[in-house]
Amino acid sequence: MPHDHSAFHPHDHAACANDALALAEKRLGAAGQRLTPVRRKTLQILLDSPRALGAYEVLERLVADGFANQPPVAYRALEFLEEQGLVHRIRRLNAFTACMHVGEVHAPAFLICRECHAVAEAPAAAVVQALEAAAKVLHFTIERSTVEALGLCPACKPIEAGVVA
Amino acid sequence: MPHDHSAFHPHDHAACANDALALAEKRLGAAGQRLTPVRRKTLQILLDSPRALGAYEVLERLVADGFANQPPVAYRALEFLEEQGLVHRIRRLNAFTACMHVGEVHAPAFLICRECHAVAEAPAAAVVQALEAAAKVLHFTIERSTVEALGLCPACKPIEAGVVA
DNA sequence: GCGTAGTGTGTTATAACATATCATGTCAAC
DNA sequence: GTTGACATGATATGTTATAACACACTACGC
Repeated sequence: MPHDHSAFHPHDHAACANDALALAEKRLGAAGQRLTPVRRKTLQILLDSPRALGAYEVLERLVADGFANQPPVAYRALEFLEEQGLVHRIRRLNAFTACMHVGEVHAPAFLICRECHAVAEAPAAAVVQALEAAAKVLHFTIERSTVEALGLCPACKPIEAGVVA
Repeated sequence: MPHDHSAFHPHDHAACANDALALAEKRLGAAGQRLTPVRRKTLQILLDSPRALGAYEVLERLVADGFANQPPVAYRALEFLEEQGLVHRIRRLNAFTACMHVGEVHAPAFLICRECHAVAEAPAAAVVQALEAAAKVLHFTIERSTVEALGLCPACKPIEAGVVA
């Protein structure tokens, strides 16, 4: 199981990226899906990044690794990984980030720091539950939900407060 | 006060668009802001639309009214109206919709029908509260939040179920 | 009146994000 | 070894968003 790593707590990134890749491979195999080179590299790129990356940023890095310099290459891989629950899309940023809780119950909320652009995945079961209650009143059936918050992460709060700035 | 109109309940649209415009004007005046012709027309366009509109759709309609056919014209008006709390941006759709609860406590969740594209604004105080609790655990300070759900509205459920289709 | 500061709009250009479509390759099942 | 499914390469284009600068209007002090 992935440890307790929100993006706001430093940890051994390299090690957990490795873990995550191995886990991804295992899960995809079980689901009869393939972690092809582009997909693998795409996931690795996102795992290696502390912040969410735009599709074109991902593409740049794929190109550096010898893949074709065409938007569909990145978008296809990202879409696939998102479908498999290995990657999340952050709509507020038009960007993508690797999932930090693969396999766990999945109703994440994203906390986006407006200063350092770090993105953390917060457990949000309660949030989704509240949302479903609100939807029920209007007889609306939720299929997918997006919960994102913009603000300040613990690391950037002191800076903002003038300790540094 | 605006009545109880979710987008999922029919109501006298023309009348409430008028109310909303008047209210907007009043509130902007009080805040020392101006509802210029472009802004006014932009708000009207959104109020007149049953569904969220993309910036370029808004622009089209502005052009039909004699305004310049340049993206910034629409984006500036939309941005202004959003800042003033008169318009909401739906990130999932890259689109905008007029606020149906001007002046009320504001922590809306949006329910987006994937069939008819109607967008309803649901009261979401509980949702935001849950989200804030989750953020607190990670020592993250929320400044703005986005809560959107995709699914089926009451009107489209029967269709989906095969009653019509 | 005149300058000037602030705000809003017009205009040009381009950046950034995303997808449709068709061709080509690759691999496994039969 | 051919077929079919899936993956990728390649070209083109569509869609959304913003930067940057110029011009106009208004309010206000002098």
